[in-house]
Amino acid sequence: MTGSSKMEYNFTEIEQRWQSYWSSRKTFKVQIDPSKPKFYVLDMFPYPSGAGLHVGHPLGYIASDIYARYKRLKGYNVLHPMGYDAFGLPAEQYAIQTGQPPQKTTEENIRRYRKQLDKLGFSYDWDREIQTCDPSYYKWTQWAFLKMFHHWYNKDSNKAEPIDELVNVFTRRGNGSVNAAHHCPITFSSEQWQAFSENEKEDILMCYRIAYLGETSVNWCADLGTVLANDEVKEGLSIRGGHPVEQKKMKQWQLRVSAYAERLLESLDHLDWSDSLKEMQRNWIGRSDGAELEFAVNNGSQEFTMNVFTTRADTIFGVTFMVLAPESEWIEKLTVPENKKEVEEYLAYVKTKTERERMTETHRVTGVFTGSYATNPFSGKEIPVWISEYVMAGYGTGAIMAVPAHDSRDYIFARHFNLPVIPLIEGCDISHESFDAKEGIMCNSGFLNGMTVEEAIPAAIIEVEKRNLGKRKTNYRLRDAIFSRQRYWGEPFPIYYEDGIARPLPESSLPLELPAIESFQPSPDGEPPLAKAKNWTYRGFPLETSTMPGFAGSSAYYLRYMDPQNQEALVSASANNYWQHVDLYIGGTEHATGHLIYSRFWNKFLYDLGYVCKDEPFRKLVNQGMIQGRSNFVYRIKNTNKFVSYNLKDQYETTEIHVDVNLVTNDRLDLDAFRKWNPEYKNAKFILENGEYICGWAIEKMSKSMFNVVNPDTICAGYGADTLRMYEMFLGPLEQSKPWDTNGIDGVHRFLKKFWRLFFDKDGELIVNNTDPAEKELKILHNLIRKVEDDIENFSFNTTISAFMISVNELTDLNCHKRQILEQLVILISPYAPHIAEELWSLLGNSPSVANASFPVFNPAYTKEDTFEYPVSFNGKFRFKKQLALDLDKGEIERLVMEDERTEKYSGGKKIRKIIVVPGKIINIVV
RNA sequence: GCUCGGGUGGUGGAAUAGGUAGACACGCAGGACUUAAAAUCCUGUGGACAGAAAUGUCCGUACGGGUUCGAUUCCCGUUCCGAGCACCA
Repeated sequence: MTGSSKMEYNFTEIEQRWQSYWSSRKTFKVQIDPSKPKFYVLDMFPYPSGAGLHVGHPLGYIASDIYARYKRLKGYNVLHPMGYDAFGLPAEQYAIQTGQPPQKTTEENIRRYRKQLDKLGFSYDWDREIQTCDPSYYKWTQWAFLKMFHHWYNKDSNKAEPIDELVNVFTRRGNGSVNAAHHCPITFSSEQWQAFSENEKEDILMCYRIAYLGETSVNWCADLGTVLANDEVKEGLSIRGGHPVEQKKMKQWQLRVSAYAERLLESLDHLDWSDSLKEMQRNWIGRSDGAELEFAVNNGSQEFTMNVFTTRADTIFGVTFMVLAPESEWIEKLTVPENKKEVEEYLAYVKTKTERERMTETHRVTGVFTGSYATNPFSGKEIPVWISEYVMAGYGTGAIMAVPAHDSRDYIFARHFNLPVIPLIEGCDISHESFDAKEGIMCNSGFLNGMTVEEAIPAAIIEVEKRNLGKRKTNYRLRDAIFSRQRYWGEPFPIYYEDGIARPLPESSLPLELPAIESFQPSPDGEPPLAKAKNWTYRGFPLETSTMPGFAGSSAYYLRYMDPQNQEALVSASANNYWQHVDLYIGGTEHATGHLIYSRFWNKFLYDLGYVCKDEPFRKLVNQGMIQGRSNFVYRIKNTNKFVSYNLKDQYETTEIHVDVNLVTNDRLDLDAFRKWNPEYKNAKFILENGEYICGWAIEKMSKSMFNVVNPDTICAGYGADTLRMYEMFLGPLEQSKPWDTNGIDGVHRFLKKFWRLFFDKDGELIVNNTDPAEKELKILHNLIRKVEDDIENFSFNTTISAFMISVNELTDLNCHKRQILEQLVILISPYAPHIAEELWSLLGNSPSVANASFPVFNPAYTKEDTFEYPVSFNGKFRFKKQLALDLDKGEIERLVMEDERTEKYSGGKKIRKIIVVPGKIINIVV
């Protein structure tokens, strides 16, 4: 193929030229500039996997790049950086399988990612690139960890405070008056504190630190040889790799995220995030308001108090038994000798079940009686204490008061073990199931009788507090984050052990660099690979051998971009004060309960310490949808090497086989390519329809095994990055998941060629002239300006592309080649298709880059309508799409064409004097 | 089970403080240019009925109701699909 005209749209050449122009001139390098308003547009940085990018990955990057370029045109100083979340399990798993050090594969993957990203024409300031595995970056991850180690959470001031100050308080007053987020089991006085040994003091302080080492039930994944955070586990399987996960008690580093639960919840209201994402976070934080109640227990030989949490204090008269989680520490005390054997058998049985089984077999009723009885503090009745796996150790106190009449789980349990059920709401039917709804009038409930449930809940709590039986309590589902991983490829902890006491490294010794090791194999007993590293010591003391989890490096990276080369601080105060926070954050929903919780926590912690000026990191957040794959199928006739076309397949008995989508165009199979694809099909025969082989198709996840992966490089080579960018936006609403379908891309590509032709004549000569534009042309332009502006602000990029198409068609029809119009058009399109825009911008004689141009100013005067053909509605209400004011007394009504019969019907023959019409509004007409 | 989204042509999707449903694009069909192909351009394209035709009539936004002069849009119920949470007391 040779170009017949000398100036046809040669996207390959144009794109390469401008990409190297941008990178050599550093067009998108950004610096603090107090004379301009700032805007910070951030993408969730990628994990550089070995598979490279497919067309789904850049969707969000394209959207954010459009927005960033738009904001630059609007006069903002735009920070738009990119980097890599480079620590993580896959590189290490790969290292275990192949012996290749993760440093090496990660570096290779990053290079490959960069090459792919560069082809798409993003306006990143690459001088700010960060990699989480780079010691100069993870120095600050370790630094933040040390800060958390050195702080505790004061619930009175509601912020993190230095642990040294806490030590002073302990020395003066003990811990009785300290209102802290902690898990310290004991209360001590000033004297006791001073009498404690050094080790005892350290153990106690550990219970207050925000980063602390503590025994806890963790998600242990034996196949990965590491513990995992709650958000890394789904349905009892690890998210990475799908390996089974079990609950195990282990001593682990943890972050006291739970201390921030209320603040994390409360400030959600002020964020410009989607409702669904906020809702997900609210569920994850899981606030529930209720009361913690005390039940006296008597097992015949000793008295004992049991606490339970309930949101239904109103149902206390209906408590007919208590249930403990199998992991509960109270079991030992409460089990009477006669029941000991049975209880032990039951606990052994529970242990044999995996977490997964416990979750899937939720309807199986199991349990055992401890032999002890508690006293219902209100009814005074003796009630048995049971153990059952349906009660979870990790929530509340690990024990419940059972109200079988009004809780379905308690009901099932009670019916199964023949325990009494007392209804508490007038007229409720509990013969077959419990009555869980919080409505109705209380009965059988002493002083609560006659109240509605709504009234009874607070009334009961007040009474409980008055009688000193418990107190009002708010519980959160959010747990502290388990922060150690028994793996190699992560940030080392700046911690060493002196006589078994965890000691922090001084800040001056950071970064503590990850040592090179020979074997990456984790041991099944939880011994991390770093245990085998040579000289992994600090001043002769052993260093911590776990490493930090994946979310550590991503928790503050947005701050580092503000000041990426700073050797003295994570971010300088001046850089932080200028850039403040991320104004627009784009990424997938998969991080809703992981990264987005942790970085909000991390940011609030740094805010408490005064290192950052905003207490929330991401003001507006947009979730782009997932791009799914569109698989193609061929149909092989059973036991043959013969393939039948889609519409004829029902006449045969066939097997459906995935075929590489790259061998298929518009669902037509390239037969020769297919034969070459796999030796098995070398001699394949085909039954065609109309001379073609039509493939079937289906929407599936984009993956190698489905042969439906489309590489952006292929699209860039065939159509150019501008076409790819516009097509990805044209595919549908940004936030919606949708399948990739290469079939439609021609339309967008055709549009760009048509756009190009507005500037050139048949011989390829530039035909842009300086004639003044006509009113019609200005109207097209200004309608488009408004549309582009509105759409970008509302992230409705798909409809903008349509608007461009319409406008270009109209201008083509008008044979408009006027500079005044076309130059503005080039600016408008530059966020979407930056390469072609740069090319045309410079061909029009402008310099140096369209990125430095100003966004066109919309002038409503040009878009005024002069005739109106909208119907009049009932009650004399009008709805118009244009803004105008008409004085009907002056006869302007004649310009209103009222041809709709409804007009006559509802204007009631009255004379209309005046209407004022505002776009999109319905206004009453004065008659 | 609970919570939140969402069902519009052959396909992706437009249009919602209620006002001409199907913009734009793909696909398909026909045509122009061409020796031919590619590229480009033009016309048609929700369904049914009537008409030689221009055109007209009726039905259509998952299903059934409701409010309204008017509903894809608001309300109630049903159903299907998707996402998240899931013994959270």
